Amino acid sequence: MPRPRKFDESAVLEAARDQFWSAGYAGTTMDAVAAATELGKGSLYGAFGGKQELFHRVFDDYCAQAVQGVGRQLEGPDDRAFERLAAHVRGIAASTAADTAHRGCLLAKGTAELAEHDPAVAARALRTFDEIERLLVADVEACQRHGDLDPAADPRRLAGLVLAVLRGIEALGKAGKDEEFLHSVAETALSVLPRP
Amino acid sequence: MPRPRKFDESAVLEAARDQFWSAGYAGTTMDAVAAATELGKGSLYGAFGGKQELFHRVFDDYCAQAVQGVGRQLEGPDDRAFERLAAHVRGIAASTAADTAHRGCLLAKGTAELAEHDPAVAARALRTFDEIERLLVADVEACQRHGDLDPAADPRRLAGLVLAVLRGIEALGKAGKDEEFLHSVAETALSVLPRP
DNA sequence: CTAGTTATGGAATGGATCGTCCACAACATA
DNA sequence: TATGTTGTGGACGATCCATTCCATAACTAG
Repeated sequence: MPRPRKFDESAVLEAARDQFWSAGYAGTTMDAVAAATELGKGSLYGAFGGKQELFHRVFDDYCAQAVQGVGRQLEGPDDRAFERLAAHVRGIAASTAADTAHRGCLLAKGTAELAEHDPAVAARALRTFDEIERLLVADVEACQRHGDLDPAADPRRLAGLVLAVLRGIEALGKAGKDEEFLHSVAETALSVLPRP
Repeated sequence: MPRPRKFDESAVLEAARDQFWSAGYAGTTMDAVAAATELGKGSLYGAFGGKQELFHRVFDDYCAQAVQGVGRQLEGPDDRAFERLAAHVRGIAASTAADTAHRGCLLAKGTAELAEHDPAVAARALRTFDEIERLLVADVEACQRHGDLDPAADPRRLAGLVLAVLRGIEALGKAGKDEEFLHSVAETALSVLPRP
């Protein structure tokens, strides 16, 4: 009965995400979002409810995709668990280095800007890191079962260290540290993990 | 001959810094800075030139102080170099955990918000990390000379790893990871560094 | 085909924001 | 003490922003 929407919701969310990603929350205007999405203000507000609500939606989707992406990279059989972990760490270094515009990661940027004052953002960021951590713990445990990492080590501690290194690579990449440095951090982190 | 200033410049910069720190660059209004510093707009603009210039000044001072602080913690005789390194890493974990308001670090926040579009901020952030890295390299070399770390390891690689872990602790702390986690990352990082 | 419902997009609104301006104040020198 | 130079602080203007409103368009169930 109702008139159907003319726009593709996920395309609109992607365009809005790019705006927030590039200019930050406070630096993004709804006019810019409307222009980028080619939607009128009425449609924008009618469909998404306002700037804050729209950001929460975008941020939530981004976090979900990030976790899903890590999951896809880390899940698999025990005998290739270390291979997957190494590929993931190297991949983060490579993609961070490839981001020559230093756009960084929306999760990091949004958390830095808003976690202090927006409990919803803070909670989503924390949950995201917890989920990634859990995936890392599972992979480390698989490495231990297969004999690629010291079974005496606490898998949660090793996973925590890896998570911190990953976030550190992200932060330093955004500041402009070069590819060689980022790859060196990745390799060093992998090489210091305790072997059996 | 001229009328002298009534305000204390460093106190004004500190108040301005707190505003930027809490609300970010785009989220901070010059009215708020004027109120926080108890200066009129005329004095504010007359003395510091504008929002962007003021931020650059604040950011620059913050970076200089950060490097100076790390330098004070890490410089000293070789026989206590590892002790100082451990104290520094643990101290970052402790102060991050103690920041229950999740205000984080202005260097990280400013870089996340502005590095992409403000070359001055990007350059200052990069220089700051480079300087901290150099201090870490010097300390690691001292550890190696004194026999606390494997002399066969590349000190720049170990220092890079430590720097990434430090920035990772910062990023994860801002997202709300708890004290136990942050301390566990710090301890694990220290324990995996290669001994002679 | 028609009526009812929602989408659309741009104008309107009320408030905030950056930076300027200016009349006045305060100090140091001569 | 008189004078010149700079600091002070608040009002002001032009612009910008988030959000609302509304006349019109588009679609579908009956």
